[in-house]
Amino acid sequence: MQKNYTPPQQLPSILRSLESCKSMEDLKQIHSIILKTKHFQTQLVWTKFISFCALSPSACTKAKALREGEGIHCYSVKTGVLSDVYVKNTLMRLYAVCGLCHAVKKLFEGSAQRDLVSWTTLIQAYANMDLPEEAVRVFLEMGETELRADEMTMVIVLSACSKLKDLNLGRKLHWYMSDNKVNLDVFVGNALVDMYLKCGDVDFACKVFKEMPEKNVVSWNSLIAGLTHQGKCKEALNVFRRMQSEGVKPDNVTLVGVLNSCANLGVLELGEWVHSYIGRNPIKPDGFIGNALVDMYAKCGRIDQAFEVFKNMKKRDVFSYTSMIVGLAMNGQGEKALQFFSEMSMVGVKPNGVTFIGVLSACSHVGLVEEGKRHFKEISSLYKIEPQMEHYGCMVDIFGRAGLIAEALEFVRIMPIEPDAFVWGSLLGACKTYGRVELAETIMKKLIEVEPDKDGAYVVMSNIYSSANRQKDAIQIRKTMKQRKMKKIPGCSVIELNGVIHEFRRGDKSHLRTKEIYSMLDEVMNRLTVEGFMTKTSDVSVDLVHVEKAQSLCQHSERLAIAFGLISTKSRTPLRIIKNLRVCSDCHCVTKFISRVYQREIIVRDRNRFHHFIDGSCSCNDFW
DNA sequence: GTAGGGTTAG
Repeated sequence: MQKNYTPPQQLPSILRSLESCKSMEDLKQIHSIILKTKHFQTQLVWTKFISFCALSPSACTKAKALREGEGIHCYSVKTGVLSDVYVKNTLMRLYAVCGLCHAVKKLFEGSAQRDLVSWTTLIQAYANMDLPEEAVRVFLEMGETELRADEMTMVIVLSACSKLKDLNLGRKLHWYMSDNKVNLDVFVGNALVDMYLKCGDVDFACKVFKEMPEKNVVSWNSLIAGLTHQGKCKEALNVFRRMQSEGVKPDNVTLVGVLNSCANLGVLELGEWVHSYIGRNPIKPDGFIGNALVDMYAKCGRIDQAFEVFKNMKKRDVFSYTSMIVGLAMNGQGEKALQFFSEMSMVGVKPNGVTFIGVLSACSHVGLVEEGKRHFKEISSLYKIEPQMEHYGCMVDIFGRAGLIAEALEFVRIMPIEPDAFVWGSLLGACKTYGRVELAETIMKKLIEVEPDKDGAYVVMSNIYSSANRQKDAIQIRKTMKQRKMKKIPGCSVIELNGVIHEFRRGDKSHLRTKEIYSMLDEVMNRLTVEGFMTKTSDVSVDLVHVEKAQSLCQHSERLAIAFGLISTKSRTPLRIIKNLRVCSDCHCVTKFISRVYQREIIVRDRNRFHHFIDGSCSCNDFW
């Protein structure tokens, strides 16, 4: 190595050439100049040169960089330049960027001198190739040497740990950091917040976030996206509001996180605000943002707006199409969903597993049995995707809803994976729709086996007994639930008014306008009687009105939300309700009634799909 | 003066 050989005034010229290098030709030329000019052949120049090959996607593709790198590699071996740790680490980096873990490992293992950067580069190579276990293994191996990780190493190891979702490991890494005096700089802090969230420790993530001495937009993004991912969408939106009030400017990543939370919660107003914010700021509604907008509108029941964004996007990928397909399916527009699916194949966008969940649920909602069967077959035969539990569940649903109970049972019998609660639940639902009480009893037992501590099976079974006029059995089931202290998933409905999210639980009395809400409900039920609505509904038990009055203290959450919507908005304003469970048939009836008598469009998103109630009927055609 | 860093979708 000829470190101090170069006359200092000549050295910057080649470095300047490197910086202004714009094409592969330039790079090759520079390479040959270096090879011809002995005094250029220094550690610094080689390091810069290789680094340039590795890191400049404008100048060359990975494959070209790789070829160049291999040339340098041979040359370095011949001349002995490779014995220099800087050159070697940079070459390792080049291979890492090209995804060649094996080459990185080989260089690393053949190296007599390994510093922290060598270890970190190897760890990074594994982490980037989606081999987080290997990355962590190498990190632990480094612990057996005298080297200790610094901030940069920790960031990479923490992000590998996030991928593994291993909270125990994450905690150990955190301890390692305090033992080895790794600073909580903004990168490390962000990686820690992300790690705790992905590993499911929301409280600790918030604690780290709070204690970070320096924050940037990525810190906020990590928290918002992480909370959204953990299903803490309301919290995520609160963090966004705090971010706004602290004057931190959101970027694309922030807005994608916010839109996802809006989609999950079904809060259209804030979603629309984000859309207008994008319009007012230099953010293109494309890629991640475009897809998140499509998804938000679709999940908020505005499929028209979803399509508007979709068609204006420059590039539509599998995410854009899948959002539309899933959205259309949820909104009961199964045929259109299938049209999007065929368009997608025509323009050459390859579907994935989630796309097929959308396709099959579209078939299920519309009752297209043969289409569903054909698409299910194609998942593996044509698209080489292994069907997952959700796909089997959809098929059972398709058969069950169409009343093909025998087919559904046979499908479950021969499916290659053990059926889960969703599959048994679908079957149980079918038994309810088609009055198969005895079969329901068998299936309920299966459902309880796979989901012993949830109430779903009991609730449906008790409803099945009720509809079959077996009140005694229904009451018995309710008793059993009480005895076994079943975990009940509380029904919860949300309505957004002027940007404020109002949440109602069953029988909720915590709202500021509770009195008005309940008197509105009374009025609704009285009008129901007067209009004789009950006589028009065959699927609801005869003394619905009587029972409702008796149970006036424990109203279902969506009725509270609707009543609140009626008293808080101008006449004819559509009401949008999001419910965490499925709508029960009683509430479905009552909502149809309200939509007619009060002339309100009511859009309810339940756990599975949308119900658009207009003038006494529902878009699901009472089939859900 | 040289090499290694965090967040985003269905």
